[in-house]
Amino acid sequence: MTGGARKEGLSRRHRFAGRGAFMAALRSPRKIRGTASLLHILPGVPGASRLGLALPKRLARRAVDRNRLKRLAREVFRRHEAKRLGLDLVIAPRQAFARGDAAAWVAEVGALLDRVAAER
RNA sequence: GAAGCAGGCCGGACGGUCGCCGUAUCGCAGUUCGCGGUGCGGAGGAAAGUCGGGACUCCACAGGGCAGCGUAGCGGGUAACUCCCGUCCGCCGCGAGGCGCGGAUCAGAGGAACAGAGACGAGUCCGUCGGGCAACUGGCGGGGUGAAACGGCCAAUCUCUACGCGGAGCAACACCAAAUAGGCAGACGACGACGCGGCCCGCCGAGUCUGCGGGUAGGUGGCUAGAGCGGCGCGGCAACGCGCCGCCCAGAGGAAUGAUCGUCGUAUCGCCGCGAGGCGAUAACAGAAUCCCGCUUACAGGCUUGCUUCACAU
Repeated sequence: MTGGARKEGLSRRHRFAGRGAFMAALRSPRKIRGTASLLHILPGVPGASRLGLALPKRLARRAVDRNRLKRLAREVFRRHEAKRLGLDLVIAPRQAFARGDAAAWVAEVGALLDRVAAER
């Protein structure tokens, strides 16, 4: 981490490497409850937060839909200040989003990240 | 022109901005990890269901048989198949065409609704001729039932025949390898226990150090040049094969291929306009996971080839 990373970038270090760290974040006692999902928080590597999604097949049957939710969440995250807080974040939706209702999902993710940033 | 049959193909295009993955190269760091710039590449016809077949790994394995499972006109194609092609037969359609688990009753077992006197065992409901006192019995003929009535049917019931088939799967498999706990070997080892035990000596010993092997997290390989794609030629009715030339075409790994804007298109719907047209909204099924060949299923809309029937015209 010698050089400065691009401002809106989201490279590999913002993802989870391996199952271990991901499960640890899921078991973390710190969480924020949104309208339709839960955000697990665990202190991680300083300077670079990591974002993951716990999305069971039950909530999004088709692989296309799961990919879409993940990409939209990542898109919100890479432009958000929470990216630099050095936290391991895992979003776990609790209910299915209607097909094509991308706006509601984007708003949900944005609201959760805003609250994370505000707590600091 | 109308209705239809059988195929083939496409499945928005181009360009900015912000990002992601791989790779080559340059710079920073310079042992690596890494960061940044630039170039190039980056989902599908089904990537899907995981149904059939193979390649590839590991395990098992003398040979043969039995059992089990699969396939089933005939011939061909293929690495192989339950796939594909050709053809015969049967059924359906005026036709182009479509559909078909289409081997065998020589051996054995089993089965047949309803109707019918009687249904796989053999016999006798009716008529008639004969024998007999009669019960009964022998011959001949016929009606009716039904898919079928001493003569067959079903093998999509077992069976028989011929041929094929070991098991598990890339989370296979190979390698590197923290921390923690435990294992093995060696060394040291307290004024510790045991040997009559005070010294020497032997032995046990918590612990310390060193080495070794198994193995988890994690990492690397497998992992993308292939039964590959595109031309042309030759052989073949065809599936397909052979030869020559050209091309390199995703390799992620809690899993990249995204977001947004503009221009131009296509279809449908709504509104405006006499009209040419204009404005707005929506856009199918669906996302690689070791790789291939098939099959099946889903799909907005569009392009195209050959053929059939009917109608019209010449």
